[in-house]
Amino acid sequence: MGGRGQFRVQSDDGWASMGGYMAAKVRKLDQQFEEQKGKEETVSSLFENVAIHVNGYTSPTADQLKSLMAQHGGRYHAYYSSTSTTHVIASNLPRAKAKDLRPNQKVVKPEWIVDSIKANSILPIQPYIVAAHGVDKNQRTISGFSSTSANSNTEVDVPCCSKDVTSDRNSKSEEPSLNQSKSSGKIPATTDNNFLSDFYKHSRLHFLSTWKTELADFVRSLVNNPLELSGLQKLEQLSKNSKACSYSLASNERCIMHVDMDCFFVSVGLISRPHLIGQPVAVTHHSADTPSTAKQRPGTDPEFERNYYKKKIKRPSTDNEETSSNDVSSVAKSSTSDTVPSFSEIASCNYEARSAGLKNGMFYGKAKDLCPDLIAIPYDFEAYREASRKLYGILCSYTRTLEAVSCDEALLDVTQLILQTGVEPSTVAEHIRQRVKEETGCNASAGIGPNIALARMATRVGKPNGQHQVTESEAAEFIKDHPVKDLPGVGYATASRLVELGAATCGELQKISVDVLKKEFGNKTGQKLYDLCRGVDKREVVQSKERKSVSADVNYGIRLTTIDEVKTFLKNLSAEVSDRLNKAHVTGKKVTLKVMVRRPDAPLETAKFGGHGVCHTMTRSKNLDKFTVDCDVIAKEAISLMTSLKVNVSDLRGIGIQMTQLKSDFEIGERRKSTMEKFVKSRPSVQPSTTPAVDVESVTAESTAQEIKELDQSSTRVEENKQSDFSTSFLDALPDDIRREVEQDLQAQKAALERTQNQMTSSVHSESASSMTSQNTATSKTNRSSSRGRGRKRSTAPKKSSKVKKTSSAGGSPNKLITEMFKVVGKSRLDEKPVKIDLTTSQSSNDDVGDKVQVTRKLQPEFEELPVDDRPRSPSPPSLGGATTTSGSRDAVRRWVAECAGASPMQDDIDEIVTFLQLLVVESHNLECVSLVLRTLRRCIMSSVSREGGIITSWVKAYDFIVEKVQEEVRRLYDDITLYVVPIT
DNA sequence: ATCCTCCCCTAC
DNA sequence: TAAGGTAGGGGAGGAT
Ligand SMILES: Nc1ccn([C@H]2C[C@H](O)[C@@H](COP(=O)(O)OP(=O)(O)OP(=O)(O)O)O2)c(=O)n1
Ligand SMILES: [Mg+2]
Ligand SMILES: [Mg+2]
Repeated sequence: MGGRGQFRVQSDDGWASMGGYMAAKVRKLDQQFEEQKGKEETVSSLFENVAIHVNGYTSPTADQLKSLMAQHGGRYHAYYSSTSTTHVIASNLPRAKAKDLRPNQKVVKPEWIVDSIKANSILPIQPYIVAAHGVDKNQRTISGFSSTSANSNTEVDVPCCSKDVTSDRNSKSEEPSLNQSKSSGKIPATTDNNFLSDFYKHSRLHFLSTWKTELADFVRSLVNNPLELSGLQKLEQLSKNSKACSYSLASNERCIMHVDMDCFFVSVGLISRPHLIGQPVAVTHHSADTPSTAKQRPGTDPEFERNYYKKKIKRPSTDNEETSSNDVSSVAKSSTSDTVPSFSEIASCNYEARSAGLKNGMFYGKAKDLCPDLIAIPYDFEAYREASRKLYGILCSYTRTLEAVSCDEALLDVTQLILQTGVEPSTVAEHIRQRVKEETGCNASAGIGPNIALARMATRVGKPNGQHQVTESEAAEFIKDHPVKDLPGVGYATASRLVELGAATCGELQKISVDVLKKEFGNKTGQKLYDLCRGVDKREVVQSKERKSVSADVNYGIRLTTIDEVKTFLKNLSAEVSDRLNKAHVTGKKVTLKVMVRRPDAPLETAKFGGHGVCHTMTRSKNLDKFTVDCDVIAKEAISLMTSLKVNVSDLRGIGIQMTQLKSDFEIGERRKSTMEKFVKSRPSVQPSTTPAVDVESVTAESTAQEIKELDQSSTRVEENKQSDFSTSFLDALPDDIRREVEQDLQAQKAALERTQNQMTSSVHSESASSMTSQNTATSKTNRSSSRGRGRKRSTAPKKSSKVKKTSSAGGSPNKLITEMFKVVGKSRLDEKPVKIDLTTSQSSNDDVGDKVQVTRKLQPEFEELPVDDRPRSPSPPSLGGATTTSGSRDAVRRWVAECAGASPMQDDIDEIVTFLQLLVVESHNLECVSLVLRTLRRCIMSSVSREGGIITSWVKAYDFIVEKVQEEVRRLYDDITLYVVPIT
């Protein structure tokens, strides 16, 4: 709990959650489309000889016109055909679309269709001819659509940055050399040898994650451990001595207990600071003796990042406004014109602090504003780990059916324990809490329920330092008034969608049928929601299964300037992953690289010191020939993947490497060398009665070599991982003056890019797969288990696998090979002139072009001139294949490629896509959608177009053509900025 | 139907 | 200053 804000962090742009919200709206629209289609019946043959193609915004919308054509015997061309389309329907005719039409193409306003139907005859087109550049501002959208989108965008309010602040921030003139200020470095050099360990040493989320993994391993190792359960034994004694112990459960009733430490980090921290008990305290990296505000760093734009928080909280939610922990909408009282509140996060705050509105994950600056008396204390990770170890030692002495939820939290299935002892569940909880208090000095709270969900919700009621039980019979009443967000597994996006459906509380959610929920959320999720809101949860308490992935990410402090630095960083990160694979005793076969890239419209300097700021992410992965733990192999792939992404180095803000398709190093059935040693081995014994009955030493494992068979073929794929959904065009959502500044910033960025010429480039990159012909063999295991050092130090250490080594250095040293990959950097851009695409761009998931446009327009001054009773109308958005949404247009692209994959693409179709995308750029300013459509197109081409003959070549050409055409418009509109686009191989 | 890939979402 | 990691559940949609 309290976890509301913490993952605002990851999406400080607010898009991730916007995604679900937007998606909900899109679904609604799609539904309306469907209904409309269902009603289509031919009522006349009025347009027998007419074939229309709708371009741009129209009223009625393209889909509605499509229906009308169907009803009146006409044809509707999703794609413009210069030979068979008789009429192009459009409300205006910007240069962008006019130039792609055949000469003398009739372009008429949509009213021509409507009026002709009214008159039941085809009217002359003259009065409806659209003049080039004529823009009809009096468009009206049709019923359902405008209301839907109009309602929805009221949540997206204008972020009213104060002009003076923003302009100061963005003013480049004040900061003569942005690049220098960046690399010279207040931010520690990303390439320092100790960067990774320094970062992880301080990252609470890293610890949280690794501890959970270790604890899950530990718990798993207990399953077959037939040692005594001291806690259980004590309860049995209790039950013998007391006749009152006859608690029973219904035949199939379970008894689940959830135990969670109170404000864990703070509680542990206060053990050594008893004088602070009773005062509001928070754990943060922000030094306690420095002010909660810092001097504004030049080049940053706190408002820019804060605006995302604003958007987030504008969306409907069952939460109070307060729950957005990092809503910084109210200007910090303590900040003055040249200071900004600290962006350091609070990992945990105690209940005294929470009464002032503080939440875990909140920024310290904001917290200090809410609670001026707040006392900051530093992290003490060793102490947390120690407390965690004690907690789990206690828990596992009661039952082996426990599930590690986190370092301060676990689920216990105490059904058997209750049945055996007859002890009241609440008594068990009291015992456990008491022992936790004794051993750790910290308070734990507990929840008891007939299932996991109710137990967890009960815990929240019990907190702090308490417990609560919800019985089967109380469940319905207990859950009724809870906001849906309180249901475990229902987060921000899901809650928003539910609220859209009218279900803010569980009681309201109960009124929605399973069928509707399943349709809306999918089968499993729909059923889960249906059950959860009734207090039903069938999940069992289980120890986690085999790990499916091992990864290392750093999305903080990444400020690189040269390709060598990137290369070095990737090697270091690969070594980290290699280490983790070794520790997990697995080998991996698929490498995935994830990068966060500064969005072109985000300031070069992030508001949060070292933060990733407003970014989009890209991932690209490659299936290796064989399983590996070799850091050189991983690094080589990572570099190769990075190269293929052509990322502008200075815009990198986050990098991650993930290994999947794991295979255990151990033979089946062999006991793993669990990390329990770390948790239990050194656990100090207390009294016999309170000592967890786990014999650590008995749970050891021998490494066993495993043959690795090479079966899979190497393959590369691209993941378009939308880290965030964003429903409004960034630029458009801003007031004009601020947008101009942003555009200036774009220019500056472009200029910087030209200066540095530091893109990764793929021009020299050659697939490494061919060199990977040998296999890991049994020898690899031995090497692996002995190679405790970093893999990258291999030059001085035994090779993990001589065969791997041999292959990776086949053409010289690995380093040399890597170096060669980057040899041409710097000039490649000029060489590859036709494609000026440097990067993929936007992420967004703006899944509803029309709505976005509408939101956009709402924020534009000119629309303030509309009549008062007229809400801003949504002009018909650009459409592709009749689709007006991002997902719809991507679908259209998919269909197109799928249909035509057997042959070369037709120019008409290509033009259609070009027109659509250009309109998105020129009219909607929806670069996110453009980017997504291009990504889809690229991926479809790569995956489904036949590789035989020249067909693939023509598709690649088509892609490049489309990209170039789009870039033309982007450059025109954004002063020579080039849209980042994933290059086609 | 079921599996696979590429995502989104959630939790601490 | 600040340390925004990481793994799993599952849905959409295509392949089999
Ligand atoms: N955004 C967050 C949330 C949690 N944590 C860490 C610090 C917490 O102390 C610990 C446990 O998380 P909980 O959700 O259990 O929160 P607390 O234990 O702090 O408070 P409580 O459980 O009493 O609500 O995880 C964190 O670093 N960042
Ligand atoms: Mg807790
Ligand atoms: Mg917890």
